[in-house]
Amino acid sequence: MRIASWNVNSIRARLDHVHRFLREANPDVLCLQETKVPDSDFPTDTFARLGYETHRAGEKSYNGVAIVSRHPVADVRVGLVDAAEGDERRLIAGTVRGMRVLSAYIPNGKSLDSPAYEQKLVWLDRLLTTLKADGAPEAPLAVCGDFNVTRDDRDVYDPARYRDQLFCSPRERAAIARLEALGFHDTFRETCDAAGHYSWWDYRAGSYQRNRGLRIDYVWVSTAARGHLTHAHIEPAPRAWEKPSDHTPVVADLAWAP
DNA sequence: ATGGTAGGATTCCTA
Repeated sequence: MRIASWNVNSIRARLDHVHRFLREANPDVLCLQETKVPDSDFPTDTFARLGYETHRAGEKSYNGVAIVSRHPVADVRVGLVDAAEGDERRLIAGTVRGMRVLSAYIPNGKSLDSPAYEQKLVWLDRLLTTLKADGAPEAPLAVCGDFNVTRDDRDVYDPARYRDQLFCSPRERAAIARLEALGFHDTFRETCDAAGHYSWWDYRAGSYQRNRGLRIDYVWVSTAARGHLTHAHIEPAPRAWEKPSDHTPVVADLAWAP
């Protein structure tokens, strides 16, 4: 089963790119983030024509997540298990062929001295609570999305510049370490130790052309699913297509026969 | 050197 994840920075602006990626990479499941569209305006029918069913949790202007799947999706849940009034649309979960798949868009955090930074850390711990409720780590789970955190300095084009900065701060990385301690495995790092592989490049200052990027998008799998992993990679091509998202897709393949 | 660009909604917010 091929599982992919992509922050598309508006599904309406990126619809042709997403369809092209589905045709060329042929994932079984694609998790989307930053769809930036209310559910009533999500282009569900265009995915159906390509043989995919879609489950979305969106809102006007900001945020928004979706799961696009070739196979039936059961037990769809929108939001965190301890959902609160006013929560943004940042999480959707569904079960595909016995695998619980989550599409997550972790808050950016804005800056270390912002209330949004504290909210980011709280949101990450609420995500852990949600994963435990879904049976982690014994249950087969795949947690996909834009985490807005680098796991370590291999994921940063200029670690000195980013030291203790947003995306790289010790408290953010400690939250990621708690995810690992819960029994989640970074599928990309299961197959590649090298520095310099990124999933996001800022639109500004020619960052992509100069390969000034960060690896902040992940497919994590629980211990129950880890042994089924056969391959993982970052697919760089879509970042070079015309009018791209600032993120590129990340992909994991599992020999998964429920 | 602390800028720059993109998307979406509306003269600004988020990333």
